[in-house]
Amino acid sequence: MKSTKPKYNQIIEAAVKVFAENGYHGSQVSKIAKAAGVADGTIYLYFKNKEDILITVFKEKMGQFIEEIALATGKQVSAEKKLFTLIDMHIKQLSNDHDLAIVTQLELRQSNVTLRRQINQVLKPYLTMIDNIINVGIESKQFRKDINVPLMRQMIFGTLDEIVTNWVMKEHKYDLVSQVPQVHALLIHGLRS
Amino acid sequence: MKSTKPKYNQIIEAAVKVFAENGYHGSQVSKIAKAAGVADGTIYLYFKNKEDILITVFKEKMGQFIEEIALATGKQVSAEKKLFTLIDMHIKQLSNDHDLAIVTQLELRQSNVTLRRQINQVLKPYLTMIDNIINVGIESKQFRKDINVPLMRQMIFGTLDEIVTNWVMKEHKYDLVSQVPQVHALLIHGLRS
Amino acid sequence: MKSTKPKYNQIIEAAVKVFAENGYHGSQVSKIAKAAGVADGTIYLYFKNKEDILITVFKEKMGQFIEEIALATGKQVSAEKKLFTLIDMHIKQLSNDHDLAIVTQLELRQSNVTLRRQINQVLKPYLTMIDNIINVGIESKQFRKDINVPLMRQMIFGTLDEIVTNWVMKEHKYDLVSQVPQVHALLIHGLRS
Amino acid sequence: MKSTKPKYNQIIEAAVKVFAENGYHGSQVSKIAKAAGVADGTIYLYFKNKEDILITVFKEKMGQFIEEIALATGKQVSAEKKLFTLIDMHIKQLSNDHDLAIVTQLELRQSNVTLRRQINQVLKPYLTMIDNIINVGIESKQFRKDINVPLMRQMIFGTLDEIVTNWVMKEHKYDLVSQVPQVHALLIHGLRS
DNA sequence: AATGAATGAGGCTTCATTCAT
DNA sequence: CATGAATGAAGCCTCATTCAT
Repeated sequence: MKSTKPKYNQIIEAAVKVFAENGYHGSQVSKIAKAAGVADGTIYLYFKNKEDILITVFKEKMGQFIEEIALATGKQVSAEKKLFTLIDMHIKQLSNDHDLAIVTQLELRQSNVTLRRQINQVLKPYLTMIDNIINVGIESKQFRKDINVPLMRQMIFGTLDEIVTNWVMKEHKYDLVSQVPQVHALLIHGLRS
Repeated sequence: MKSTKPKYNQIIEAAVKVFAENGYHGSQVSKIAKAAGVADGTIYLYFKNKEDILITVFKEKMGQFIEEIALATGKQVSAEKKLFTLIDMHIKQLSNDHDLAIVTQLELRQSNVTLRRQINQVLKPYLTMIDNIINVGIESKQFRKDINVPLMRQMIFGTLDEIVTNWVMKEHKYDLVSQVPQVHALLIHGLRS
Repeated sequence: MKSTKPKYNQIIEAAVKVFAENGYHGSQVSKIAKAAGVADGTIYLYFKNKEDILITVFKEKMGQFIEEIALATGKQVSAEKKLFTLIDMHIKQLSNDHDLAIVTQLELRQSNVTLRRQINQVLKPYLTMIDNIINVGIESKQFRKDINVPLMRQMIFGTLDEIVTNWVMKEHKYDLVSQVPQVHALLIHGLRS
Repeated sequence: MKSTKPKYNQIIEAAVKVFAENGYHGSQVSKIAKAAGVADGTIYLYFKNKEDILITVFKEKMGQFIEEIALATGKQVSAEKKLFTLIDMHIKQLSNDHDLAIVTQLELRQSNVTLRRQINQVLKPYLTMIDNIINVGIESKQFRKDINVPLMRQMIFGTLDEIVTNWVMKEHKYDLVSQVPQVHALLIHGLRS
């Protein structure tokens, strides 16, 4: 059996690279086609339009991203450790794939509201995962019982997102992974001395 | 009151509105000109190009935004109260100006990296302000002394940013201001029960 | 019954239908292939190109159309009756096959001059048949002897063509066949009271 | 006062020429622009899209065409003379403007049904004019009283249309105007000797 | 004979920017 | 200062046709 849908995968991989290097609006379809080694028209055998490429790239890549984190956090029992694992994996995965990080943190936002809504759909399982961890923590009394879960989730996700975006904007010049324990500590203990 | 450069201000105000309603890429220069009641060409007497409109809008509006927060936090002595005031003002100001919130949280991101760097320049004083509050807290021993300041700042800003973005994406359907105390509590105490 | 070249006939029949429903420019080769239940490439085993499908469809269908009329008029002796039969058959055949009527009256004209010349070739025997009827009428003194035959033929054909086109444009909303005697009368007697 | 809308008229004139030479589908917008001596984009300051050029050309030119005929037939009193004038003017005007004739008889038909409906709207006043002439003839008893007016109109228009189309297809190789009296005679007296 | 995935040329249209008035 | 008509580069997408299997 041949590797399934070879052109499809070629296009996906090329798109991540091209989007990362040029941004969404700077990534002409012809440029993606060239990078994928296919004809322009071939793109449209697999994707409805240019926007569809971006959203599909995101779905495929983000699906794996979330899957990995779900798997790893599932192995932990305590909410604190689950949270640590989530932070760790979130940062490690994006640290290891600069192109993907650029796409998720920068290029993906260069899109209209409609597209952003679709992106939010893809992110939903991830956000639900965070909610679940918080709830586990509350039930096990590791976390305060009066926590507003959506707010807390926004804090966790917003913090991770901002940290990775900063790192991408600084062109990956420093090491992110070593900051994981501190991020975890801040989220757990807060600022108060 | 400045009546100087009336057209300039007309354009700025029109641009905020048009960007908020149509997004950056949906805001043709001619649309902004029409909304401002000037000719297309007039725009170019005041702005270098379309990008320049966006960055200028952001500078003007964000300048005021930051100024207000600086003023208010300056009146507080304790770091905790300064932080509370910052959160409060950040959320209140964007709550009160939906158009501005849409521009800062959504449309501004629909831009290339170069533009985003300029935006970061504008944001810098704000981020420094947050850093200063954290440092005051550390010095006064209200905050833990082993805190990584940039990280903490990313957490605070990232949290606020995510919270406001969520609210904008949900089309301002719920009240943000009432959540200020909880946000403050989370940042101060963290998750730990 | 021919079972030879079954695919060929499938394609012809599918093409009439697809052309009638979508027009020439709205009938992609792939759409015809799908309607015919064959692969896109198969079309090119039987037809040189897309234009060739149209002209072939027309030749096949128009051939039958003309053949039927030739047969029926041949059975009549007097020029007037021949003419009546021709009008009758022309209108009846197109009345009975809406798809064909749409193709001949509308879609076929959506083509370039080269194609139209080929169409004229196919029509030639029909026009000659009209000429012959007129000549018979002149010789038998049923028709005026000073008639300009080509002109008269253009009048007869133009009248029929316009009548059918009008009926197609009105989406076949009224009955054509009942008008046959009046059309015949007009052509025979003219306007003069 | 400058000649009004000079570019608009340049485009209209260029379009007639280009359509006549290349057909609708062979007339790229860029080709029309070049022929008009304007930039491609300028076309879109005056026309919604390519189809709009065709329909506008037709409206402008056909409007004049009909106006001229209306004026001339209005000067005649008897129905027969009105009809003669209509035939005469119809054929003379198209005889004198080969490009226009090509556009009306050939290129205009290379369009979809929607467009053709618009064309019919433009033609409507002309068809009404023919109806009126027939009715005048019936009332004055010059024409038979049992005539089906729409049918007669289709005969008149269909005949003229076919005659002009044939002449265009034969590349204007013979003289049309001299046939006017014969056409008129045929329509008035019919075939019967 | 049949397939259908792949090709790639080609065209309509948009819109930021300019410049003569 | 202000205008707004004009520009023209640039890009997404379609679809007739091919060819390896």
